Amino acid sequence: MRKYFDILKTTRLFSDIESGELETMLKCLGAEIKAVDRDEILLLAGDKPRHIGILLTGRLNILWEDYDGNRSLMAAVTSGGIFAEALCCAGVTESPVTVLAEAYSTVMLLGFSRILHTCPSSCSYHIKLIENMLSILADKNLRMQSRMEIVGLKSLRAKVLRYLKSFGYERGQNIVIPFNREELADFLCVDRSALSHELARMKKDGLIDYKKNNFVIF
Amino acid sequence: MRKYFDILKTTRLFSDIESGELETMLKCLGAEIKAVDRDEILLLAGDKPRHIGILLTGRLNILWEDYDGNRSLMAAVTSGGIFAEALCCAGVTESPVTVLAEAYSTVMLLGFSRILHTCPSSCSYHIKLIENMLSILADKNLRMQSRMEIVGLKSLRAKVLRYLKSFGYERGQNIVIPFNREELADFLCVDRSALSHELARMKKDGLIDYKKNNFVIF
DNA sequence: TTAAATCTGTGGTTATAACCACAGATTTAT
DNA sequence: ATAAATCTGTGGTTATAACCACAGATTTAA
Repeated sequence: MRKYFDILKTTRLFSDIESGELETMLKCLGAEIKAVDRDEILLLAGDKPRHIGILLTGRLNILWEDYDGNRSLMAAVTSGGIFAEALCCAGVTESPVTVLAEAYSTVMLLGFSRILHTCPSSCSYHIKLIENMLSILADKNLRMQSRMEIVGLKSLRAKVLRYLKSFGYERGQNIVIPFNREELADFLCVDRSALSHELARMKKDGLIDYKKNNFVIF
Repeated sequence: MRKYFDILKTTRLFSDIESGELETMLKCLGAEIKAVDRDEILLLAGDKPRHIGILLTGRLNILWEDYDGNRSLMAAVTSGGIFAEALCCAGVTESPVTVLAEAYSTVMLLGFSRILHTCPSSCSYHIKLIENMLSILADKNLRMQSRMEIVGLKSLRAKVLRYLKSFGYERGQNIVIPFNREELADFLCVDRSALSHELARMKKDGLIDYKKNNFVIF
């Protein structure tokens, strides 16, 4: 268990919790490590989510279960990532998503009720844990809100502009975006080549300049 | 204060908390009532959110502050609604939104730290309060996720279809949607008349039938 | 009950984004 | 260093959604 401490310390759920405390805490929480092979299912759509998971090594995919049975990729989880937390906190009884291992992975599973209800020995960091959980959910909320604000715009140009402005920089300042073209297109929910077309047009119109991931608004 | 109990009991933040407990609880939380006139500001974009608010009477607008200074309506809060909770829980120091009274309103303000940190007298329902808060945030998360899943689709037809299927009914079953055309268009982030056009086409193509808010998928 | 206001559907036009195919650029692997 | 793989831009076509204007339907108010 202790060999995963480095990863766990980078997890937002355990932020501001000292490594010394971590060990006792994990015992309190009844944390268990689970290893899964590629293509193994960690949570099946329709089942009740019973654990909040933290990915230690490997890679997971969150798949959206279509009402016709088709699955589509919703998100990917990488090392240090947390999953099923919203489902647990919302008390969902039938998961709308399937969590599938894309590669051999190790995860840490935490019972939700143990996180929420102070443990008998009432470790002092328990309140911090709950605070972190609130912070994770609230943060995701704000991020999605902001993305919806962008994706909801009617034109591709408006989406790009708003996205760039969301960095809050001054005009003329260099913006380094964390996406390549394909990823940006996915984020904006538009076609990749349509995005490239529009970017070229915006450059021609003197609205922006860019090269690779570096953008400038005029 | 007590005259607002009926509204407070309908609030998700206080669900499963008995009215008897409510009074002591509100005292613990240092709840204060505030009345504002139309067009008064409850939270200004750029300011640090200090309280979680519950709207008792009246109506509030959440306005998105554009990076160019323009404000656009993001959401409306109606009686019993909660606001600024995600901002507080995420520890945001500069609110990206302004909360404005659309009419004379009364709100209850709760200090965030008091919600999170168990009060000295550690009232037994405190844990329930935190649980409710987690549930509110997690629920909003899932709802937004699901909406993003719909809005992100490339064609209007796909959006409508997915939206209708999200009700999870069998084909042929009657679906009563909670929106009129304009609201549905807003939800799907499309033009109202374009939506009407597409609905007509889908009916012609034998995919769906509808009349007012009643829809059927074939 | 009539008038006013709101909602919904529809025709028509135009702008725009999706889609396809491909080539040059860039990165990664060997 | 070369080949392979991936990423990005671009031309061209087509489907589609935005947009405008308006009329009939429906709801609300007086």
